[in-house]
Amino acid sequence: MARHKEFDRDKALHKAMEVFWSRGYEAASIQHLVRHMRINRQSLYDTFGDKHALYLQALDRYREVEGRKLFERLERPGSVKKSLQQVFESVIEEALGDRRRRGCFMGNAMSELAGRCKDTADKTCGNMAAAEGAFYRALLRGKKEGEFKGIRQPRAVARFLYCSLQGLVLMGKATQDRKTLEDVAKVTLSVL
Amino acid sequence: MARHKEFDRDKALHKAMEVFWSRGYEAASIQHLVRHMRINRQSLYDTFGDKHALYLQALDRYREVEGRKLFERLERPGSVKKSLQQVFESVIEEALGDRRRRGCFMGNAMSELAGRCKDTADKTCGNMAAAEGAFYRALLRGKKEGEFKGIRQPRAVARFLYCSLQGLVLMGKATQDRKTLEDVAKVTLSVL
DNA sequence: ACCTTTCTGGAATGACCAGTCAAGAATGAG
DNA sequence: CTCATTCTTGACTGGTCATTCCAGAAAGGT
Repeated sequence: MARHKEFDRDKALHKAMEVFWSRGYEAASIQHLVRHMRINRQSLYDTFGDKHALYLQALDRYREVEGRKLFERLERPGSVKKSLQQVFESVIEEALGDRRRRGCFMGNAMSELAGRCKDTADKTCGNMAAAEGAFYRALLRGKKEGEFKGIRQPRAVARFLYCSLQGLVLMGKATQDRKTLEDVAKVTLSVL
Repeated sequence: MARHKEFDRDKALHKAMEVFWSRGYEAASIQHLVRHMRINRQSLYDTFGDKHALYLQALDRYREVEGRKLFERLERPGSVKKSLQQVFESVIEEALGDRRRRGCFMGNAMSELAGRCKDTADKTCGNMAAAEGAFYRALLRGKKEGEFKGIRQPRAVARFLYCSLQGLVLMGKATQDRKTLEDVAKVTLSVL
């Protein structure tokens, strides 16, 4: 055996995620990445492979981190409707508060790469299914607990919620008008 | 006076729009553009300015072409609900049919650039307002003609429809599952 | 014919791109 | 200590990037 790694692989990957998240794939250069990851260029290639491989790993990382947040919010005991409201509210606050307006890394990846990169399409699609699943389970719980008595097609509604959430994030990149975003959230949640 | 332009400025701009639409801003090089526009590199710079200026003009072009289509669909006499269904249906068909999966140029621009380019944010925001306006007028007409008696906040619903449409287009980049997209459209239109 | 303007093509700019290589410094097991 | 392994560093590939410059060809009005 010999010398071991001096940097924290996970932290470096997290930094890479931040770069890809805010700049996208094409506009993020290896220079940007090594500077922000605080590791050597060679270490980057040795540890993560090439730029594209690093991007895919960053997507995985994002899914772990942000996916967990969504799951926790939706699985928290109490009113499901209130949880959903919080999810949409927090997206609005993020959109209005983040000066860089990074949006959702998964949404960005879908928009920029999913159309011409199978790996990205698969990853974003998988993430979509996971989020949809979280919404679905929340809706079922809400139904069981008597919150959504009239809900007929929870699977379709879960898909709809994911769609609306992504649309909302996207709109938040262009407008900073709180009323516009809140209108969207209000009507979206009115289907419940 | 002297020699006049040999190429059609509008057609060249249209070609540029196609390139930016399918490749995005960063991934579209001047090489790609001149090849597809079938004009000389120098003519491109003389006529449209630099790459960024050309991109903004391409966005305007897109808004004219695709905006008109949306307006016509929504202003067509007859059931407004049916028109809205057609709008969402055509988005689904586009998503499933287009091998390049270009999505919506405005949505792509929001995702890629609006967060870090004021001009792009303004243009996409303006387009958003225009589409919202078209939905709004359609909803008012539907109300007047007795289709949506219960509709309370047409402005909010119009914004919501735009959001859901963009979300749907985005999802179409990642998944090719018709059922998923149709579920979204169905629930979206159920608010009417 | 002339002159002005525009188109065309190629070459050049300097900067940045992703990715590689080699050499030295650091480390740890034996 | 010895020595194999892995880290770090900086220079270096070959290519592409957006943009500019130049020179000559083409065209149209006078």
